[in-house]
Amino acid sequence: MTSTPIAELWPTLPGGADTRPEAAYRLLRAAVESFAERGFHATTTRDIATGAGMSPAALYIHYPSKAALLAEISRAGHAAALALVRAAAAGEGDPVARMRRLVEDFTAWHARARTVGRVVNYELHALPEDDYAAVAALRLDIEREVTALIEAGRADGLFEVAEVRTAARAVTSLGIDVSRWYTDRSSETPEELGRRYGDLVLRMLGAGR
Amino acid sequence: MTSTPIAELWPTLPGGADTRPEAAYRLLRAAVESFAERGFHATTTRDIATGAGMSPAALYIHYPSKAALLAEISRAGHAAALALVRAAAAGEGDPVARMRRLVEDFTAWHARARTVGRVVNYELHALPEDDYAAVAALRLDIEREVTALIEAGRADGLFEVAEVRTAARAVTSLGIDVSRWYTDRSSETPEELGRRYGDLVLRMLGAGR
DNA sequence: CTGCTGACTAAGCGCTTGCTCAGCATGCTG
DNA sequence: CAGCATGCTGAGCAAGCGCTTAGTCAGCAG
Repeated sequence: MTSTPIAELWPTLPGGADTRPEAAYRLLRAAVESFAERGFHATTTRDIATGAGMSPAALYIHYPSKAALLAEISRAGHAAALALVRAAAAGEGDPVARMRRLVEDFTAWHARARTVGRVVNYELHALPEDDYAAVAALRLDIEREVTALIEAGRADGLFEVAEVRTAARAVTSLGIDVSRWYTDRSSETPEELGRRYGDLVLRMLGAGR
Repeated sequence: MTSTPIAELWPTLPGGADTRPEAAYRLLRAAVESFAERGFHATTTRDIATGAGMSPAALYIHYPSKAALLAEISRAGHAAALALVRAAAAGEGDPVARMRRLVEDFTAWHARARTVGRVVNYELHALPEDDYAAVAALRLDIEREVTALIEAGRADGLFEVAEVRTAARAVTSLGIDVSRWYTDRSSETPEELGRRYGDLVLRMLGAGR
């Protein structure tokens, strides 16, 4: 079993415009595994190429640089996380139900896609400036979604929080850190962990009972 | 103002046995800053030596390798964190009061010593095997202290938690992740953040009211 | 003065790195 | 069939890496 459902991150485009050769996906997959395990700088282009079953030179047919691979992984990973947060925040039910789903999905994603999650959250500093800016914007959007949902819940008298920004930080922080410590040997499935974290967060936000 | 109270981590030994020359401390300080900012592998021995105001060769008079510097930083950092957790867990008051202090101190430390915290928490994979084992033992001890304190609170009917291990993970996780996102520009002081996180965690653990 | 030590530097060695380039097989198109 | 694009390889380059070496120099004991 692959530890990362990486295929989810690069779906074939509906318009059929996704003509990228399969070899490019193999490179992405190999890069994610290497970056997650050893970090960007400790990973060599030879590692990635070998992992994708080709010679080092072939990498440069599909990507202009090692950093471009990191940038694509980082963009796609952040986009996926933001999409999932948006779907939960704009979903059905009151803010309590939506927050529960947000934490469940965000946490489970960081457990399931932990290799991608590690690259996305801990290799940011290696991104070229432009790519970093794009990714920072996505990160800000995620934080804003969470903040807005907490505020909505507070307005409805469902949450009781002293500092919304601090609470939002804590919520995203818990999810992100999952990608650091979660392993194959963890006793909880990503979904179980999501449910438990959902309970903990709702209590943290003072969602009564 | 230095962002890291690094001096706290390498106190002069009471027996006066600490005869290590001042240059060694300059190297440690420069290494912490570089490792925290760029990561272990992206940091060169020239970076560290220059930061300490000497030539690359001088580094090897005080440390046998670049990795030895990382190992010393990691050991000292983990020892400091464990000491702080132990002091809180064995302190005065009921489990609620002790947990509050634990979270306050653990969180504030990760904000104040965020550069050391980054090295300690995110550069583990670069440690030589032996050093990694030593540090992993310290990390386990920290987790055990937190778990034991939650269990004590539950036995006294003060906490209400479904899964102690998951709750303990969440508590340490929140603190650790602070070193990732906290910056000089953060609006909260480390102590304020500690107090707020203390409130959030106690609610998360169901410490009623 | 001599002889020695500890802290340091200039220079550079051997190796690995990210990346390039000439060339080759394959398959599509006219 | 030729002509050409695509996807790839083997060989290798320039730069930069961790670390070593040979040697300098201040300080101090005798």
